[in-house]
Amino acid sequence: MNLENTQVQMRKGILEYCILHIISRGEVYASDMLDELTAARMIVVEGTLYPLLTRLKNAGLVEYKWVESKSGPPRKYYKLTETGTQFLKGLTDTWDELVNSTDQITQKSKASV
Amino acid sequence: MNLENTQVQMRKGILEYCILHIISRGEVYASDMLDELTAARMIVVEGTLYPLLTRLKNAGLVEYKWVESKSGPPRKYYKLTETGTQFLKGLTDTWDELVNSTDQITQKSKASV
DNA sequence: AATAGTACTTGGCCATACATAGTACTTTAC
DNA sequence: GTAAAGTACTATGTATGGCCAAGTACTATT
Repeated sequence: MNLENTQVQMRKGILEYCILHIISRGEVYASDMLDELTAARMIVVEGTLYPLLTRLKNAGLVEYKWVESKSGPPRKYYKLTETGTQFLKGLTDTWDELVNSTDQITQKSKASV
Repeated sequence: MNLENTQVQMRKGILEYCILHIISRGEVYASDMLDELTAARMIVVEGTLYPLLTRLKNAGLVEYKWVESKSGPPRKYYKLTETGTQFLKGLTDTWDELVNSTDQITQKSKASV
């Protein structure tokens, strides 16, 4: 059990939430998402993003269309489905509650210093 | 892939952070922790907490002493080790960064509405 | 035709949250 | 003194997602 490991565990589920949010703002393909995530200092590697997108697709939360590129192979442009939009709402609630609970627990500690 | 499942994933690693925080505030045993977590609306079951405490112990982040109880079997009272204190600091940074990054990503969406 | 760059795919590994069942000790009731 | 109930801790097995690493496929350049 090391710090790096726990950091990885902390990301679970949160990445999915962030990706759905990014897709909810308009049609994007994988490299766009990576750029946005990187800009927010949330580093994600391809081996994480692509399987995640496949899962979201298989779950019916997102759909994509192929768009040809001028510089390279065609790209998958993603957008949310209606199911995905509902799912994102549920996740938003969950995330907010989780942050609230964590704040409540950790601020007690700070207050006692 | 359903909402409940993703909610479970989101908790991963965060629970560890919360538990370490609770222990950092003074010596407690498992039921104390469950009470505090429940009060913060973070529901945890025994089957999650006890193995987690065992992992923390094996990793040298916490230590415990047996204390006899007036009503039931003896209890393990936990406290942080020096390693655990350092680890908690690292986790705190990680958590803060994760929340910041997530806020940055999700607020963009809200701002565009 | 060969090389480089971009985009997406796949298989395997690992750690955690959880469900479930079980062990061990103490007190109370008869 | 034995049975029952309550408290505290232990052990086993399952499922999932993040990540590594290697691979496929298409386009543009040389």
